[in-house]
Amino acid sequence: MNIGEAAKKSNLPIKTVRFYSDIGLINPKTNENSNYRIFTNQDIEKLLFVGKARKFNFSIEECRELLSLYENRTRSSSEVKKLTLKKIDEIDQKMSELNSLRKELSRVAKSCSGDQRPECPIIGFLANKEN
Amino acid sequence: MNIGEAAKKSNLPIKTVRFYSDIGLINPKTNENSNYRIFTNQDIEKLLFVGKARKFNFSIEECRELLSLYENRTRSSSEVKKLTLKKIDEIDQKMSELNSLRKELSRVAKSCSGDQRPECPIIGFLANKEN
DNA sequence: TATAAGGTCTCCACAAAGTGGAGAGTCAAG
DNA sequence: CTTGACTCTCCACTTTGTGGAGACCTTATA
Repeated sequence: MNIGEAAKKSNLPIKTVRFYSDIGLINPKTNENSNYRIFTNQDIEKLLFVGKARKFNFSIEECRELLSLYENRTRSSSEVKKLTLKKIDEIDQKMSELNSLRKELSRVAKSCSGDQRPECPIIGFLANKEN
Repeated sequence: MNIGEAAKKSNLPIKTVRFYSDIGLINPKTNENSNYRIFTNQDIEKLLFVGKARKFNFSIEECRELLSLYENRTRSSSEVKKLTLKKIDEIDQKMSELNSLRKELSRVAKSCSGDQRPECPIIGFLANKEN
């Protein structure tokens, strides 16, 4: 099938499918006459796989890795699990960063009256070299 | 002072200081002879301000806005508060996304034995079109 | 058969927020 | 006068696509 249909079936924008093909995440054949990419059902499966992995915060390079694990019928499940646990770790890290950020921001926001006067503790906080 | 000293005093890499100067976040004078940037203590204060705001997840454009509020002695504190609350909202959004991501990932990770066998529910999950 | 519409191609530019390097100019010390 | 440290500008690269231009292909209709 052509790229339009492939995009539809994989729920991805055409541009994205083309991009994934450019970077070799998938390797559709090429019609030598028209130079059109030709996608198989397997390609669609891979696109769906990548689309989902991307939604779950796996980077393109991780998708590439997962994809090769996906295709490798002899790989051990521990390899996949390792990647997943790493991802969970990253999420935890990010969340704790965001948490302390949020705490600090809401602390200064609370101390700011938010009225017409120019005094603003938030600005004071941001301007403070310490901490 | 020159850019090296400015970078040291503001705890920013030289390249970053130059970048901030390029995009007009700060506007150091220029020595007409040497073409070197000349930084004042005020510039350092702004750099520290921006450095901190960036750490707190404000984008460059938001920093630009905050900076103009910072310099404007007649602005109302409500403008600053508004930006800050918006930022808190964004953080909340991001956190809830990460939360559901984490839940799902740890669910599939838990169901994976992570041993030498090739069967892997994580791969199965990612390959599943539904959900 | 000619042409119009729609699909696809490649290539270029842009997004954010810098980072790294090349090659050239400047400054202070020995 | 030369060496070394500093700074300058300009370009490329990162990540994950998105948007557009101009050209080419395919299919349907007149």
